[in-house]
Amino acid sequence: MTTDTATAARTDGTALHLPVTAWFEGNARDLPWRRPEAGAWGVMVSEFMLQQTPVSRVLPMYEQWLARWPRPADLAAEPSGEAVRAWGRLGYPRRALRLHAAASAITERHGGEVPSDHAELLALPGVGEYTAAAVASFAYGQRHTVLDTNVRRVFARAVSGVQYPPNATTAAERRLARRLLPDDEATAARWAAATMELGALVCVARGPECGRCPIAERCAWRLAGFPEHDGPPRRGQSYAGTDRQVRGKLLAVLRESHEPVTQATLDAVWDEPVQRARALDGLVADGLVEPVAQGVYRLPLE
DNA sequence: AAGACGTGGAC
DNA sequence: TGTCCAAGTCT
Repeated sequence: MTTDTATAARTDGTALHLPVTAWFEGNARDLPWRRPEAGAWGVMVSEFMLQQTPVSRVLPMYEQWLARWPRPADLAAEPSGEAVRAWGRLGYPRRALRLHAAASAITERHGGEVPSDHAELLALPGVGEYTAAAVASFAYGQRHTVLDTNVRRVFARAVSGVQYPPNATTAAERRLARRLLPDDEATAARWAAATMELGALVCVARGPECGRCPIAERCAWRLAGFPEHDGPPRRGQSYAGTDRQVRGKLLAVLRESHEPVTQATLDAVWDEPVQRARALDGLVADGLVEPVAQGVYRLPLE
Protein backbone atom coordinates (compact mmCIF):
# COMPACT_ATOMS: atom_id res chain seq x y z
CA MET A 1 0.00 0.00 0.00
CA THR A 2 1.45 3.35 -1.00
CA THR A 3 1.73 6.29 1.32
CA ASP A 4 -0.94 8.11 -0.64
CA THR A 5 -3.36 5.25 -0.34
CA ALA A 6 -2.65 4.89 3.34
CA THR A 7 -3.25 8.58 3.88
CA ALA A 8 -6.42 8.53 1.84
CA ALA A 9 -7.75 5.51 3.69
CA ARG A 10 -7.59 7.48 6.91
CA THR A 11 -9.50 10.43 5.54
CA ASP A 12 -13.26 10.57 5.75
CA GLY A 13 -14.37 12.45 2.67
CA THR A 14 -17.85 13.12 3.98
CA ALA A 15 -16.35 15.12 6.84
CA LEU A 16 -15.04 17.63 4.31
CA HIS A 17 -18.13 18.08 2.16
CA LEU A 18 -20.22 20.14 4.55
CA PRO A 19 -17.60 22.66 5.70
CA VAL A 20 -16.26 23.21 2.19
CA THR A 21 -19.63 23.58 0.47
CA ALA A 22 -20.94 25.73 3.30
CA TRP A 23 -17.90 27.98 2.97
CA PHE A 24 -18.54 28.18 -0.76
CA GLU A 25 -22.12 29.34 -0.21
CA GLY A 26 -20.82 32.39 1.62
CA ASN A 27 -17.62 33.06 -0.31
CA ALA A 28 -18.16 32.19 -3.96
CA ARG A 29 -17.25 35.01 -6.32
CA ASP A 30 -20.00 36.33 -8.53
CA LEU A 31 -18.36 35.41 -11.82
CA PRO A 32 -20.33 35.93 -15.04
CA TRP A 33 -19.94 32.33 -16.20
CA ARG A 34 -21.52 31.16 -12.95
CA ARG A 35 -24.73 33.06 -13.58
CA PRO A 36 -27.62 31.06 -15.02
CA GLU A 37 -27.76 33.18 -18.18
CA ALA A 38 -24.23 32.11 -19.10
CA GLY A 39 -25.47 28.76 -20.29
CA ALA A 40 -23.25 25.88 -21.34
CA TRP A 41 -21.64 27.93 -24.12
CA GLY A 42 -20.68 30.63 -21.64
CA VAL A 43 -19.21 28.01 -19.35
CA MET A 44 -17.27 26.48 -22.22
CA VAL A 45 -15.88 29.82 -23.40
CA SER A 46 -14.80 30.66 -19.86
CA GLU A 47 -13.10 27.31 -19.43
CA PHE A 48 -11.06 27.75 -22.60
CA MET A 49 -10.02 31.24 -21.54
CA LEU A 50 -9.19 30.17 -18.01
CA GLN A 51 -6.76 27.47 -19.09
CA GLN A 52 -3.49 28.73 -17.58
CA THR A 53 -4.87 32.25 -17.38
CA PRO A 54 -5.97 34.26 -14.32
CA VAL A 55 -9.62 35.22 -13.81
CA SER A 56 -8.81 38.93 -13.76
CA ARG A 57 -7.50 38.83 -17.31
CA VAL A 58 -10.31 36.63 -18.57
CA LEU A 59 -13.22 38.76 -17.32
CA PRO A 60 -13.15 41.52 -20.00
CA MET A 61 -12.39 39.09 -22.83
CA TYR A 62 -15.23 36.85 -21.75
CA GLU A 63 -17.74 39.68 -21.87
CA GLN A 64 -16.58 40.72 -25.33
CA TRP A 65 -16.73 37.23 -26.73
CA LEU A 66 -20.18 36.40 -25.41
CA ALA A 67 -21.53 39.72 -26.66
CA ARG A 68 -20.10 39.13 -30.12
CA TRP A 69 -20.69 35.39 -30.35
CA PRO A 70 -23.60 34.48 -28.05
CA ARG A 71 -23.97 31.01 -29.54
CA PRO A 72 -21.50 28.47 -30.96
CA ALA A 73 -22.93 28.93 -34.46
CA ASP A 74 -22.15 32.65 -34.33
CA LEU A 75 -18.48 31.95 -33.80
CA ALA A 76 -18.43 29.09 -36.29
CA ALA A 77 -19.77 31.45 -38.95
CA GLU A 78 -16.64 33.59 -38.77
CA PRO A 79 -13.14 32.88 -40.09
CA SER A 80 -10.87 31.32 -37.49
CA GLY A 81 -8.60 34.35 -37.86
CA GLU A 82 -11.29 36.53 -36.28
CA ALA A 83 -11.20 34.30 -33.21
CA VAL A 84 -7.42 34.63 -33.08
CA ARG A 85 -7.70 38.41 -33.44
CA ALA A 86 -10.35 38.71 -30.74
CA TRP A 87 -8.25 36.57 -28.43
CA GLY A 88 -6.00 39.60 -28.07
CA ARG A 89 -3.22 39.20 -25.54
CA LEU A 90 -4.82 36.44 -23.49
CA GLY A 91 -1.96 34.11 -24.40
CA TYR A 92 -1.78 30.61 -25.89
CA PRO A 93 -3.64 31.70 -29.02
CA ARG A 94 -4.03 28.11 -30.18
CA ARG A 95 -6.88 28.07 -27.66
CA ALA A 96 -8.73 30.56 -29.85
CA LEU A 97 -8.26 28.32 -32.86
CA ARG A 98 -9.46 25.30 -30.91
CA LEU A 99 -12.44 27.12 -29.48
CA HIS A 100 -13.42 28.14 -33.00
CA ALA A 101 -13.01 24.53 -34.16
CA ALA A 102 -15.06 23.33 -31.18
CA ALA A 103 -17.81 25.79 -32.09
CA SER A 104 -17.83 24.41 -35.63
CA ALA A 105 -18.04 20.84 -34.38
CA ILE A 106 -20.85 21.77 -32.01
CA THR A 107 -22.71 23.45 -34.85
CA GLU A 108 -22.25 20.53 -37.23
CA ARG A 109 -22.46 17.54 -34.95
CA HIS A 110 -24.61 18.70 -32.07
CA GLY A 111 -27.19 20.99 -33.61
CA GLY A 112 -25.54 24.07 -32.16
CA GLU A 113 -25.94 22.93 -28.55
CA VAL A 114 -22.94 22.30 -26.33
CA PRO A 115 -23.14 18.57 -25.63
CA SER A 116 -23.75 17.42 -22.07
CA ASP A 117 -22.19 14.02 -22.53
CA HIS A 118 -18.68 13.80 -21.12
CA ALA A 119 -17.33 11.66 -23.97
CA GLU A 120 -18.77 13.99 -26.59
CA LEU A 121 -17.25 16.97 -24.82
CA LEU A 122 -13.90 15.24 -24.65
CA ALA A 123 -14.00 14.66 -28.40
CA LEU A 124 -14.10 18.41 -29.09
CA PRO A 125 -10.89 20.24 -30.05
CA GLY A 126 -9.18 21.83 -27.08
CA VAL A 127 -11.31 19.96 -24.57
CA GLY A 128 -9.26 17.68 -22.34
CA GLU A 129 -10.00 15.73 -19.21
CA TYR A 130 -10.38 18.80 -17.04
CA THR A 131 -12.50 20.92 -19.37
CA ALA A 132 -14.87 18.07 -20.22
CA ALA A 133 -15.50 17.43 -16.55
CA ALA A 134 -15.82 21.13 -15.78
CA VAL A 135 -18.43 21.80 -18.46
CA ALA A 136 -20.42 18.67 -17.60
CA SER A 137 -20.31 19.57 -13.93
CA PHE A 138 -20.73 23.36 -13.95
CA ALA A 139 -23.07 23.70 -16.91
CA TYR A 140 -25.09 20.52 -16.55
CA GLY A 141 -24.80 19.70 -12.86
CA GLN A 142 -23.32 16.27 -13.43
CA ARG A 143 -21.14 14.26 -11.10
CA HIS A 144 -17.53 14.27 -12.27
CA THR A 145 -14.09 14.52 -10.71
CA VAL A 146 -12.93 17.98 -11.67
CA LEU A 147 -9.18 17.98 -11.16
CA ASP A 148 -7.58 21.31 -11.90
CA THR A 149 -4.50 22.83 -10.34
CA ASN A 150 -6.56 24.34 -7.50
CA VAL A 151 -8.31 21.11 -6.55
CA ARG A 152 -5.09 19.14 -6.82
CA ARG A 153 -3.37 21.55 -4.43
CA VAL A 154 -6.24 21.44 -1.94
CA PHE A 155 -6.23 17.64 -1.93
CA ALA A 156 -2.44 17.48 -1.77
CA ARG A 157 -2.47 19.60 1.36
CA ALA A 158 -5.69 18.73 3.14
CA VAL A 159 -5.52 14.98 2.52
CA SER A 160 -2.04 13.93 1.43
CA GLY A 161 -0.23 16.34 3.75
CA VAL A 162 2.18 17.76 1.19
CA GLN A 163 2.69 21.33 0.04
CA TYR A 164 2.24 20.74 -3.68
CA PRO A 165 0.80 18.02 -5.92
CA PRO A 166 3.04 16.18 -8.40
CA ASN A 167 3.95 17.96 -11.64
CA ALA A 168 1.64 15.75 -13.68
CA THR A 169 -1.69 14.38 -12.51
CA THR A 170 -1.27 10.83 -11.21
CA ALA A 171 -3.55 7.82 -10.99
CA ALA A 172 -3.41 8.16 -7.23
CA GLU A 173 -4.77 11.68 -7.44
CA ARG A 174 -7.63 10.52 -9.66
CA ARG A 175 -8.48 7.72 -7.25
CA LEU A 176 -8.43 10.13 -4.34
CA ALA A 177 -10.66 12.60 -6.19
CA ARG A 178 -13.10 9.83 -7.03
CA ARG A 179 -13.20 8.65 -3.45
CA LEU A 180 -13.85 12.13 -2.09
CA LEU A 181 -16.56 12.93 -4.66
CA PRO A 182 -19.99 13.08 -3.00
CA ASP A 183 -22.46 10.43 -4.15
CA ASP A 184 -25.30 12.82 -4.82
CA GLU A 185 -25.08 14.48 -8.23
CA ALA A 186 -25.99 18.03 -7.19
CA THR A 187 -23.73 17.86 -4.15
CA ALA A 188 -20.88 16.56 -6.30
CA ALA A 189 -21.23 19.49 -8.69
CA ARG A 190 -21.21 21.94 -5.78
CA TRP A 191 -18.20 20.16 -4.28
CA ALA A 192 -16.28 20.53 -7.54
CA ALA A 193 -16.89 24.26 -7.70
CA ALA A 194 -16.27 24.69 -3.97
CA THR A 195 -12.92 22.89 -3.89
CA MET A 196 -11.74 24.88 -6.90
CA GLU A 197 -12.77 28.13 -5.26
CA LEU A 198 -11.07 27.17 -2.01
CA GLY A 199 -7.84 26.58 -3.89
CA ALA A 200 -8.21 29.82 -5.82
CA LEU A 201 -9.02 32.08 -2.88
CA VAL A 202 -7.64 30.53 0.32
CA CYS A 203 -5.42 27.51 -0.27
CA VAL A 204 -3.31 29.37 -2.80
CA ALA A 205 0.10 28.25 -4.04
CA ARG A 206 2.06 30.83 -2.10
CA GLY A 207 0.88 32.27 1.17
CA PRO A 208 -2.22 30.20 1.93
CA GLU A 209 -4.60 31.83 4.39
CA CYS A 210 -5.27 28.95 6.72
CA GLY A 211 -7.09 31.27 9.09
CA ARG A 212 -9.88 31.52 6.55
CA CYS A 213 -9.94 27.84 5.66
CA PRO A 214 -13.03 25.85 6.63
CA ILE A 215 -11.06 22.62 6.97
CA ALA A 216 -7.88 23.94 8.56
CA GLU A 217 -8.40 21.79 11.67
CA ARG A 218 -8.40 18.68 9.50
CA CYS A 219 -5.68 19.72 7.06
CA ALA A 220 -2.98 17.04 6.93
CA TRP A 221 -0.35 19.49 5.73
CA ARG A 222 -1.01 21.93 8.56
CA LEU A 223 -1.16 19.12 11.11
CA ALA A 224 2.22 17.91 9.86
CA GLY A 225 3.73 21.35 10.46
CA PHE A 226 3.70 22.67 6.89
CA PRO A 227 6.61 20.57 5.55
CA GLU A 228 8.30 22.15 2.55
CA HIS A 229 7.96 20.59 -0.87
CA ASP A 230 10.76 18.06 -1.31
CA GLY A 231 10.04 16.35 -4.64
CA PRO A 232 11.57 17.19 -8.00
CA PRO A 233 11.66 20.94 -8.68
CA ARG A 234 8.45 22.29 -10.07
CA ARG A 235 9.39 23.09 -13.61
CA GLY A 236 9.53 26.80 -14.26
CA GLN A 237 8.72 28.30 -17.62
CA SER A 238 11.42 30.27 -19.34
CA TYR A 239 10.19 32.79 -21.81
CA ALA A 240 12.62 35.57 -22.70
CA GLY A 241 14.44 34.76 -25.89
CA THR A 242 12.40 31.67 -26.69
CA ASP A 243 10.47 30.84 -29.84
CA ARG A 244 7.32 31.48 -27.84
CA GLN A 245 8.26 35.08 -27.36
CA VAL A 246 9.02 35.50 -31.07
CA ARG A 247 5.74 33.83 -32.02
CA GLY A 248 3.95 36.23 -29.72
CA LYS A 249 5.56 39.26 -31.33
CA LEU A 250 4.83 38.04 -34.84
CA LEU A 251 1.24 37.23 -34.09
CA ALA A 252 0.74 40.58 -32.39
CA VAL A 253 1.62 42.31 -35.66
CA LEU A 254 -0.77 40.10 -37.62
CA ARG A 255 -3.56 40.70 -35.10
CA GLU A 256 -3.27 44.46 -35.33
CA SER A 257 -3.34 44.51 -39.11
CA HIS A 258 -6.52 44.09 -41.09
CA GLU A 259 -4.45 43.87 -44.24
CA PRO A 260 -1.99 41.16 -45.22
CA VAL A 261 1.44 41.83 -43.75
CA THR A 262 4.70 41.74 -45.66
CA GLN A 263 7.79 39.83 -44.68
CA ALA A 264 9.65 43.10 -44.10
CA THR A 265 7.13 44.16 -41.48
CA LEU A 266 7.42 40.84 -39.69
CA ASP A 267 11.19 40.92 -39.88
CA ALA A 268 11.17 44.08 -37.81
CA VAL A 269 9.98 42.32 -34.66
CA TRP A 270 13.02 40.08 -34.17
CA ASP A 271 16.57 40.44 -35.42
CA GLU A 272 17.70 36.82 -35.38
CA PRO A 273 16.66 35.48 -38.81
CA VAL A 274 16.86 31.74 -38.15
CA GLN A 275 14.73 31.86 -35.02
CA ARG A 276 12.36 34.31 -36.64
CA ALA A 277 11.81 32.03 -39.62
CA ARG A 278 11.33 29.02 -37.35
CA ALA A 279 8.72 30.88 -35.30
CA LEU A 280 6.82 32.00 -38.37
CA ASP A 281 6.89 28.50 -39.83
CA GLY A 282 5.53 27.21 -36.54
CA LEU A 283 2.66 29.67 -36.59
CA VAL A 284 1.79 28.62 -40.14
CA ALA A 285 2.04 24.94 -39.23
CA ASP A 286 -0.31 25.55 -36.29
CA GLY A 287 -2.84 27.27 -38.52
CA LEU A 288 -2.50 30.56 -36.66
CA VAL A 289 -1.05 32.31 -39.71
CA GLU A 290 -1.87 31.88 -43.37
CA PRO A 291 0.55 32.58 -46.22
CA VAL A 292 -1.19 34.70 -48.86
CA ALA A 293 1.60 34.92 -51.39
CA GLN A 294 5.38 34.83 -51.43
CA GLY A 295 6.41 36.85 -48.39
CA VAL A 296 2.88 37.95 -47.44
CA TYR A 297 0.91 36.69 -44.45
CA ARG A 298 -2.37 37.19 -42.64
CA LEU A 299 -4.57 35.61 -40.00
CA PRO A 300 -6.40 32.58 -41.39
CA LEU A 301 -9.60 33.19 -43.32
CA GLU A 302 -10.78 29.70 -42.60
C1' DA B 1 5.88 11.27 -21.36
C1' DA B 2 8.65 15.36 -21.18
C1' DG B 3 8.25 19.63 -23.56
C1' DA B 4 6.00 23.24 -26.29
C1' DC B 5 2.83 26.59 -26.01
C1' DG B 6 1.75 33.46 -24.26
C1' DT B 7 1.20 36.90 -21.22
C1' DG B 8 1.29 39.78 -17.27
C1' DG B 9 0.98 40.46 -12.22
C1' DA B 10 3.07 39.71 -7.67
C1' DC B 11 6.93 39.54 -4.68
C1' DT C 1 15.47 41.83 -12.44
C1' DG C 2 14.27 37.13 -12.04
C1' DT C 3 11.28 33.59 -10.53
C1' DC C 4 6.90 31.79 -9.71
C1' DC C 5 2.35 31.30 -10.88
C1' DA C 6 -2.35 31.33 -13.38
C1' DA C 7 -9.66 26.83 -14.08
C1' DG C 8 -4.55 22.69 -19.49
C1' DT C 9 -4.10 20.47 -24.01
C1' DC C 10 -1.62 18.24 -27.39
C1' DT C 11 2.05 15.55 -29.34
